[in-house]
Amino acid sequence: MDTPTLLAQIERDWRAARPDVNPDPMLTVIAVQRASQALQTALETFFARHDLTPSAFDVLATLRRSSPPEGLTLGELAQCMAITPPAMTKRMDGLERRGWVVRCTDPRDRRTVRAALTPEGRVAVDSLLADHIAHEEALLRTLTPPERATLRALLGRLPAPTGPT
Amino acid sequence: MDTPTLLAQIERDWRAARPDVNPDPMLTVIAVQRASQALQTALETFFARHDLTPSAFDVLATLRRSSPPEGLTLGELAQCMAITPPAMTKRMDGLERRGWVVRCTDPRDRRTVRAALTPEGRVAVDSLLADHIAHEEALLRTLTPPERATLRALLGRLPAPTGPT
DNA sequence: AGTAAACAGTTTACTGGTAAAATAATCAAG
DNA sequence: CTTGATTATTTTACCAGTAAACTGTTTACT
Repeated sequence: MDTPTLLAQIERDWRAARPDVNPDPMLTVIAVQRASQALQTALETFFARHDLTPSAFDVLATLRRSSPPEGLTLGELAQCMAITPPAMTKRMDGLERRGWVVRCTDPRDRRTVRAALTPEGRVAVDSLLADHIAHEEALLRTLTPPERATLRALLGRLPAPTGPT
Repeated sequence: MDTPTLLAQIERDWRAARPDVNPDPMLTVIAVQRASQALQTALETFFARHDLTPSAFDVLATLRRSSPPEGLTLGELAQCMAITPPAMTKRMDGLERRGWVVRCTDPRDRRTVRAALTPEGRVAVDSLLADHIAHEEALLRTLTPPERATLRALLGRLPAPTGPT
């Protein structure tokens, strides 16, 4: 069901059942969550065609764009994509098995583990990147560039994810 | 980390690493996802104080506001909150164990199961509703009412979740 | 009527996340 | 040095979701 239609129905239902409450904040929260879920599903479908998940691509893309040639520590990666360290360990396990990423121990601090793209991993990101962006572009095609900027600005003023740190 | 700051950094990183790609769609998608995640986390924290989860409250609230006194079928509920039928079965199991909801078999079609709030369930929603709305209101306090309307309108033009139906 | 197809809900097996405890390495204070 | 606190990652146990298979019920076609 269409999100505006759903929101209108929820609003009507609340006004009938509890006219004393103001459903406005609920509607806004639901709108954000539904948009996010729809985007997530679309990304899953897209990446599944390339035998990947959005999470896995997220790791590869983060490593691809982050400048330091020595790689990022697992903690930095986890914080950057707002997941807990154990989840990062699992993501790395999968990516390492597929040969796209390697764990390197830092000789200066042997507690930390650095992740780096392998050449194959780099090729994998680079060959998907243009298609991925085109796909996201298609998902957003109903919004003009200034509308997207407005959307980002409004969303940016909502609370940010609180890192598990 | 602040979402606008994060987006700015991601944009800078991509422009340095792959100046040929336009990171704009990625930034917009990330903004939606981060806002949704932050809201979800805040709701989890809020409901945990009342020994509930957002999912459980979602079921209770949906039943509370939906007019038909005979209740909704599990399929309708699942579709309404965009989860699969097995997930709905599990949610119901927990809520039924806690006495907030009952399953009723429809005598006209014995395949369907209708869910209905118990009096205790109704009290639970009603006593939490005002606090919940106030909490969401606080989460959105940085946006004025017209800004919220703009946000909802823009999000409403993005793809809607594709039901598993 | 009788049988095949479709439907609603549940069971099972699996996935990807979290929280808490365990492991291993570094740092700071005597 | 050596001890105790802190940090980074992993291991373990668990939870909530999905997809696919299963059960029982209804519907539609001869």
